[in-house]
Order: sequence, then C-alpha cells, then structure tokens
Amino acid sequence: MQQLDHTFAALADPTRRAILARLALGEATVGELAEPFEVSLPAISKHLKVLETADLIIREKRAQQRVCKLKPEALKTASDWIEQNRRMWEERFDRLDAYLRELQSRETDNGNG
Amino acid sequence: MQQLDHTFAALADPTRRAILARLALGEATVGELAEPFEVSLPAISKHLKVLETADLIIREKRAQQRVCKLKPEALKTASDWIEQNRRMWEERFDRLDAYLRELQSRETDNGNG
DNA sequence: CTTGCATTTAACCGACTGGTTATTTAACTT
DNA sequence: AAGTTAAATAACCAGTCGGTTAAATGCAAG
Repeated sequence: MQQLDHTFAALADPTRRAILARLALGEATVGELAEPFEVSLPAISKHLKVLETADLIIREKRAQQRVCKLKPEALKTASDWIEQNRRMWEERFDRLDAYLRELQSRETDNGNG
Repeated sequence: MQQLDHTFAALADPTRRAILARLALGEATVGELAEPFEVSLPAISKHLKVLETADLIIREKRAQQRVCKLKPEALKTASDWIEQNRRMWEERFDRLDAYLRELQSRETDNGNG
C-alpha cells in the first residue's frame, strides 16, 4: 500500500517526528514550528510538505501565515499495520514456544521412564 | 531516537514489508524469500541487511544457507511511539471537540435567553 | 581439491533526500 | 503604490537508496 510507504517514510526522520510531537500540543505556524530547529526555513517547509503528502498534517492559510494541524487518521493506518503484524509475529512465537515446551516435556518423560 | 529512524525507514518499503509478512509465517532462507519477487538476489540481500540493521530480523548460518527469522521486539518500539503519539493527538482532538461543543451550547444559551 | 550451490560484496547507475542560499509569491501595513 | 512579513519555490550539492551485473566468499559433496 502506497499510503503506508509515505507514512512510514515520513515518520523515519527525527525532525519530522519532533514536528508532529510539537503539533500534538496544538496547531502552529511554519515559523513557530521552525523556531526550535537549527535548520533553515525552506528545510522545514520541505519537511512539512512530506508530512502533508503522507497525509499526517494539513496546512491552511491564515492571513500571510500557514497554520499546520495534525491529521490523526493517517497515523491509524500505520498503527494498524504494525499492530496486525505484531500480533501475527507473536502468535507465531507463542506457537514455537509451546512446541519447544512440549518437546522438552516429552524428553523429560522419556528420561524419567 | 536513532532506532526509530531505522525501524520506520525499514518499514517504508513495500518489498521489505512483504518479506516481514512472509517471515511471520515462519523462518525462511534468502532464496526462499527472494523467490516471489521479480528482483535480483543481491537486491533482496540488501533489503535483508536493512531489516537486520533495523533489528527487525536476525540471520543465522545453516550449512551454506542463511536462515532469516523475525525479531518481534523492535516492532514494539515503533508501535509504542505511534500509539503514544496517537493517544496524545486524539486527546488533543477530544479537548478541541469538547471546547467547540461548549462554545456551541453557550451560543445556543445566549440565543435562547 | 575441484565442482557446485547459496549468498554476499563490489562497482556502478539514475532517482530521491535533506540541506543550503537566492528568488518569488502572497498578503497585510503604511 | 511601496514596503514588510511569512512562506514557498528554484537551483544546486553531497549523500543515500534501490536496483543492476559481475566477481568473490563460504560451505558441502564428489
């Protein structure tokens, strides 16, 4: 799924994750978002475009500023993928674990009998 | 956190996600993993290295083959980050929603009084 | 010890990334 | 209309990515 590509790629950058964390505290303008970072404004603008393409945020005009807000739905897609797979993985490991325990107990039985 | 960078970057590629999904069904050799894809073996080998660096899989020698297995712990790191943030985001949106509802009801009260 | 198989490494390629500075666009202020 | 402010775009750069083919490695079996 191409949506997942974009979401995970967007989340793979620490600056972008920090921007998202900041936005979780409330909407902010591009300038406000850029302020804590030591990179240029165009760099932040590019990060915001990546986040917007990944559907993680929206930017809306407000006078001469652009206000950024989170869009929580997209994160759910990624979260769902991970959780679904994690469940599969762990089931698999649980089965393996049970199998190994069974082997173990059989050997013990043989050893004792 | 650098671990998150690697994990999300690894998950951002559809071939790598497919490999993980395959491995959820059980361990597999490099050749077995490569078989369903239309790319060369070295390409798969590189993907596996990315997954290994991200700590999502381990490769162990078995005769002249390398057997790949999932390592579920790393996925938890990513899952935790997403879930934690998702909760923050949604709380934020819940608060905003409550606030807007309150505004609405006040205006209604004023209009009626 | 040579042959064969499974996989990795090397060298290379075009496309993309994250950064820069300089320029342009858009909207408010005077 | 001219100036100021906020942000985006353009053009560029070094580095990484995902892919290739060809060569090297590791191991088992004759």
